Amino acid sequence: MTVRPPAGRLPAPAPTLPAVPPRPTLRDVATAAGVHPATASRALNEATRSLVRPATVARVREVAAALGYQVNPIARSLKTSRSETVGVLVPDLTNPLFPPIVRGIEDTLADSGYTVLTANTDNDPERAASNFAVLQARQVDGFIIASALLDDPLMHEAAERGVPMVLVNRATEHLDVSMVAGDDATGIARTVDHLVSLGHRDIAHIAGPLSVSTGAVRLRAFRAAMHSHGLRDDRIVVAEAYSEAAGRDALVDLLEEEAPTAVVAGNDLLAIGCYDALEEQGLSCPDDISIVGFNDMPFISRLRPPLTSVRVPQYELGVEAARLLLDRLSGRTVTPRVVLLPVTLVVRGSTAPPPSGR
Amino acid sequence: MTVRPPAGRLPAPAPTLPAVPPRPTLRDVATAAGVHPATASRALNEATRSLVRPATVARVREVAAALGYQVNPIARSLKTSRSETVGVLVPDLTNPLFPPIVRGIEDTLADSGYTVLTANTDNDPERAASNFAVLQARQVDGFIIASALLDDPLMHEAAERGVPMVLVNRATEHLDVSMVAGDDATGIARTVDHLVSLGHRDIAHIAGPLSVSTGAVRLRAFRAAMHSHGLRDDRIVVAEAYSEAAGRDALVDLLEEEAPTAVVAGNDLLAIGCYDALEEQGLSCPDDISIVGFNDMPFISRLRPPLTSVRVPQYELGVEAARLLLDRLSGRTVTPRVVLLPVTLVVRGSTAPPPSGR
DNA sequence: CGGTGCCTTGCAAACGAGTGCATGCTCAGG
DNA sequence: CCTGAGCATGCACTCGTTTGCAAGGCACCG
Repeated sequence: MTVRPPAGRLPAPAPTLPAVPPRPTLRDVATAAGVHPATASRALNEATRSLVRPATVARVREVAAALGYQVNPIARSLKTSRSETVGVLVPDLTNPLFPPIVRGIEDTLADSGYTVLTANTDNDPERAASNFAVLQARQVDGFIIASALLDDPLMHEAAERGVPMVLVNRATEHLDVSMVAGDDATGIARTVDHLVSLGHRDIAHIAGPLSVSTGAVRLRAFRAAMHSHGLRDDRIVVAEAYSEAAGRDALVDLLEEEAPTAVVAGNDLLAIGCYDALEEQGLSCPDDISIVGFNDMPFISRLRPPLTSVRVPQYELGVEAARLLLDRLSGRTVTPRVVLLPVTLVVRGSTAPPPSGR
Repeated sequence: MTVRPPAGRLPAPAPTLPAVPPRPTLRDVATAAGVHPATASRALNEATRSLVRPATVARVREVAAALGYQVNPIARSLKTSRSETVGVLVPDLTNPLFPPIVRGIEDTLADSGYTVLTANTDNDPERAASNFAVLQARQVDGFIIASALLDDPLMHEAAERGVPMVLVNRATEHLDVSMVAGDDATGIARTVDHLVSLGHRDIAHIAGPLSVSTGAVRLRAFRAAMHSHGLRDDRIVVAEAYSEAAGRDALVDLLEEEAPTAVVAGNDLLAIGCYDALEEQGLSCPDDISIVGFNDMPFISRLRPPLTSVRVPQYELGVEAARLLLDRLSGRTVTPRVVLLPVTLVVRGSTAPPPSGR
């Protein structure tokens, strides 16, 4: 006659590796504390604790601690259909702009017990959609999106379906969701002011891709700023991407006509590309041409020459985005908010008065 | 008389937001296809598909596609106690060394349907332990750890409990788990060779923290290399951290005695700190002192002067670590493997022959 | 002294999917 | 024509929690 294992517990498979001691379950805690699992659940749960007699709460908690009990978030999620997890969509983690933002997000969400799932879109709408779907399948409670396009069907669709989300750094047109970014317009205005005060009058702009809000906003701000100084506002090249190569190409284009005395680059990567183009052509920054970047990426101050740039509080961007999402998830706030964080122009060695005679 | 909803389906709560259409469940698919949920499950599942008649499989799959069915990974995880999720522990995502590694990991794991949860330890064992616990509670199937210490009880404990894990970049002593890193020893040897061939004889080393394997390994390699050239191998300062500030302090210390003609820094951040110290003292690199870094971080070639450094294939490190973990998780490989990826010395402007007369 | 109501706890039904076992069917072989 | 093998499918239970409902106990009040 064979001995049958007690119903409900399968015999442990032959342990090939050092047996992982099975984690205690809520039932184990309940049994050990002499209560029903339901009671244990309530005692352990912050919100429902008041339903249980204090003495019982104490007993259950002690037992739980003694057994090293931890809730199984999977089981909980299945029941509550919330995962305490949020998805973060980033164009490319390898772009130095984003790690500080992501850390701001992670640090803030971690304090509220949330965990972050990140995915890279590489600026490809298809990859964005597929990653978005994967994260949704994983039941994330909400999204923080740093990869939005100006015209982004995916974002509209998600917003319409009521998916809790917050955009960071990049906005989408006609979309009524919360968003946090640096004050790009002011940053560009300060930049132009700075160059003009140095004596520059022939200033060009290398715009980021206009499919991205930062590209479009900074371009518009550039035009407005130049206009307000009574200067030509049409020396503009639109870069194909926020990359060094695109920045180089753009400046090469500009130099084919008459060279400007200063260039406002759409971001730091484009500015670095400008450095490359100048070096190729045997020109010097800032002696021949002044260059200004945007974002003040980590280590950008250590370039040759140190890049004048607009400092965007990247970490705080992440923190604020996370806060907005938490507000939304807790149901406190429903109405979308747009937060613009202040930026500051950091003047370094890449800007100087124009060559004499210009 | 009140109408009772059919058992098992609660009435939808009054929708305040645009109602999110409830995702179809396996049961919905089964009903629509006219089969039992169990059959639908088997039809949809790669491994069990062969149990179902091909015609039925086709019908179920069609219906599933039409309904836009996606498995609920939460429910599946609860049943299978695997989450298709892995935890990645990193010292600090903001350190430019790590984003490429993380991307390598994410890209590789994504191909196998895994999702990544990252956490930052800030080199704090306590934070490491707490994050490790959080990720374990989330039922991650395994870990990839870039934050291991040379003497790391947490790693030992986890390994003993049989937690599937792979170390990347940093190793732990006496630990029998898979690990992938750059070939540090060879990298340092090439560095010393290069400096010696330039004519340097008085070469110092700024070691990273000896609590981390890279610090210890590179130090040992430095000693060995110097010894093999018949040179003094005791001009060494150990930095407190892999940071710019620590690098600066270390070089200041060195300069208080007789200045070496070249410095091998434990990594690029320490090398950048050396630049700071030189600037403070009015010294020039490479004219007065040559500096070499390690890792070849992104953008490090654009410093002033461009830093000679040892290129470590960071992305591939991540890819390889992910592969090793996948092998382990699939049960194909059980025996730990140590993979050292080849590194190359990239010579740039920060190294030159020593000042004449030295 | 009985009734009423709260406070505390237990019961049981979910959440969505996977899986051992039983069952029913088809088909082949005797 | 009957039996047995084997394939296809269904049944029912389970994973670990949460939660609406019910029931028990106690105290208080009339």
